[in-house]
Amino acid sequence: MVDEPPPVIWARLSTQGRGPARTLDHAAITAVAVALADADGVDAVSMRRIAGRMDHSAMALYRHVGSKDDLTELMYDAVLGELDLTGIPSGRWRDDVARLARETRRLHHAHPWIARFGHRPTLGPHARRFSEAGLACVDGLGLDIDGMLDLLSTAMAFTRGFVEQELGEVEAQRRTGLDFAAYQRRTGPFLAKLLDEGEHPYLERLIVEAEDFPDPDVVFERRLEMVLDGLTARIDRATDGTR
Amino acid sequence: MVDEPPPVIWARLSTQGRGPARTLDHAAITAVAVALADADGVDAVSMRRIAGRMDHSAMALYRHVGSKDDLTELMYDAVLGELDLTGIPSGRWRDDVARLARETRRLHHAHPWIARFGHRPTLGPHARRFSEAGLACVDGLGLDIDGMLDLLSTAMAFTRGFVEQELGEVEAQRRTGLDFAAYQRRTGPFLAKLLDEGEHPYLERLIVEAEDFPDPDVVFERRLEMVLDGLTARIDRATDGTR
DNA sequence: TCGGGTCGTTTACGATGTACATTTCTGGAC
DNA sequence: GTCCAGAAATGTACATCGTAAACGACCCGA
Repeated sequence: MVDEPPPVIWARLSTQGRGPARTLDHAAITAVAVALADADGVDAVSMRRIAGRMDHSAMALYRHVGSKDDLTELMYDAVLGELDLTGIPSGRWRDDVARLARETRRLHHAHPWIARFGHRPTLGPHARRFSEAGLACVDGLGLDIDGMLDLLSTAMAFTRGFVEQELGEVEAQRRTGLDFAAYQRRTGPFLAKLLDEGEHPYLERLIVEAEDFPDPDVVFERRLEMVLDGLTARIDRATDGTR
Repeated sequence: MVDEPPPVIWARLSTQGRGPARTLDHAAITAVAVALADADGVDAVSMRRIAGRMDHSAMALYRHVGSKDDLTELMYDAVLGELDLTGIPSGRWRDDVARLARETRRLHHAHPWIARFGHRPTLGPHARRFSEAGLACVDGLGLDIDGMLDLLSTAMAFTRGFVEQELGEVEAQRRTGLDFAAYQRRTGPFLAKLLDEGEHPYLERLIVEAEDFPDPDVVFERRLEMVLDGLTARIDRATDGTR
């Protein structure tokens, strides 16, 4: 009587039954989609284009992925598989969390489109592997599961936010075809006018006093250390309380 | 000889000159676009739909905004204008930064589409106001401008990342038309199977031990405190060095 | 007064996601 | 060995998208 809820994509990955031998599968489709997104940006990922690369019709894909939304979830999880988690957890939580953060950042740089989807936390195999590894890193520190989640999620939230700001630049560059120099040429006159008006003291200090081309890796490490210090404080507080 | 660089949108906001009296302007267009995005999601924002609401043709908008990309930048800055920055800076940096974080989060909840654009830092008036206020909060703590930027950017990166995770759920709900309960119904059987296999100890602990419906505001505050502790450590280190 | 620039419209093009109907193939039941 | 339910893939079609191009209506400064 009541509609069966359509199962989540991960429970629906098809298997061979009756019918013609399949010439497509979700993994291959996902791989092509990822390659397309990497090469030409997320807007270049269209069902027709994916199908074209695989010498199939667009509609053939729907036999395997359900919808484009499903496909993005598959793409996201596929790419999580590239995370290198060997040797995690090591027993040194701070090193581990830092490594997870660096790996996450590296992944976003390799696939700048990752953050462009709004997802529920996916239940894909690689996402699960990541969660398990992450929580293992912050286990045994005297925190309950909510506390552990606080540590991990805070570090990851910082990382996501940092990376997103970084990638705003990169993505805009690709989208508009304007590199940073061209952007500065475009921006320059307006910026000069703003500074002339003298209403933006901090903007002025940023231009005059700030380091000109800071190494983004160094900046990331420096700020990550701050966040990790915050986590340390939390752990200390929890352990003091029970000591 | 060489092409003039087309000026940045903020330098191009048109003023009345020769020609028919204008019946449109960028502010009105932006307002309608924001309203549309709020009501029906960012995918509902199309030039035709905006124009329709204003009883104009789609192409009329292009007299005022140049491109849809420009429009998103206008939308973003417009919405930044809703930030309440009264009384900032107060002289208590920690309170101020916390308030900026809360305000930012509030803004993202009011306009869940904000993070879906990848932007360069915009030069719009409200973005400038926000930067100035933010940096003012962390001035006078004995840090140079790069250090100040570290404090502010770290707190904001955390906030963005946190909010984005929160909103993944909300946006997916709107996009798919499935509320959380329906999602759980869909997910449930698969999740049960996973737990049965016993390969996901932490996933299991999350379900069994973690607080069931944590208040997101409380979680945010708790994690924000951790980040602010990290900033404090950084400030202390800087001041110790010079003392 | 009138020419040139501004505002808005109309028409058009090549995309997009995907619903629907159709054809082509095959594994398992008899 | 035969046959057919059902799966795989295709082709066609529709509504919608961003925006280029050509055009007429308007109005200010010369």
